[in-house]
Amino acid sequence: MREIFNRLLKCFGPQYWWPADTEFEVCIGAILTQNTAWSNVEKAIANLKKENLLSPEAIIKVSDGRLKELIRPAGFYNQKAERLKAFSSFILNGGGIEKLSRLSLYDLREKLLSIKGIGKETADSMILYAFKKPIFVVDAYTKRLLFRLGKIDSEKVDYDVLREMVEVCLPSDAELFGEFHALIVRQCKEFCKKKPSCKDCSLKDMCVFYRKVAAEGSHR
DNA sequence: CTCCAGGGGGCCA
DNA sequence: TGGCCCCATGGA
Repeated sequence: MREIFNRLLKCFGPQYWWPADTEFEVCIGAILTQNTAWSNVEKAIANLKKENLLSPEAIIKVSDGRLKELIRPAGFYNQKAERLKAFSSFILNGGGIEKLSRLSLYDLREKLLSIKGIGKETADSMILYAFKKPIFVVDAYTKRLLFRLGKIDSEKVDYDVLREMVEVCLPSDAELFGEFHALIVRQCKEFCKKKPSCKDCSLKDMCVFYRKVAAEGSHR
C-alpha cells in the first residue's frame, strides 16, 4: 500500500486537497459532489459564493427555491438543497465546526452519518478534509484501482472493510490519508484520459503504467 | 446519441 | 445484507 502511495506521489506530486477556502466550504462541496463531476460542483459553489451563502447561517436563511436555483448545475438539486439545509442545521446546533472538531473521530462520524443525505464517503470526506482527522476516504476510484492492482478480488467490497484495510497499512495521519485519496482520484482521471473508457484499462496496462512511473522517478 | 461523474436513500427479497 | 431504481446536470 505504501508502495502505491509512493509511486503515485512520485508521478503526480502533491495534490493540495481539498480545494476550498474554508472548512464549511469543504463540507458543502462534499455534499454537492455526490455522484457529480467536480466541474459542475465548482459552478454551484461559485453561485453560492457570489451570493455570500457559504456559511451555515446563510444557508439556513435562504429560501429552498433560491438555493435549488443556485446549486442547479451540480444536479440532484432537490435532494442536495435539503441536504445542505440539514447539514447546516447540524453545524449550528453543534456550535460550529470548531467546536464539533473537539469530538472524537468516532463520535463525529456517528453524528454525521445520522444526518439524512450524508453517507460514509461524504462523512469521511468531511472528517478528513474539513475536520482534519485521520480517516481514509474510499470511493469508486479506490475500489477500481486496488482491484486492478490485485489488492482486492472484487470492486464490491464493503466500504468499511476496504477503509480499514488501507488504514492498517499506513500510519494514521490525516495529511497522508488526504494525499493518498487525492492521488488516487488524480491517477484515475489522468490514466483514463489516455483510454476511451475506464473499463478498458486492464490490470496489465496499469502495472505497465506503474513500472513506467517508477522508472521515471528512479533515474532523476 | 450514450455514458457517467470525487453517492445516498428507499424498497424489497 | 444485497440488488435495484431514482435522483439531474453537463462534458466527453
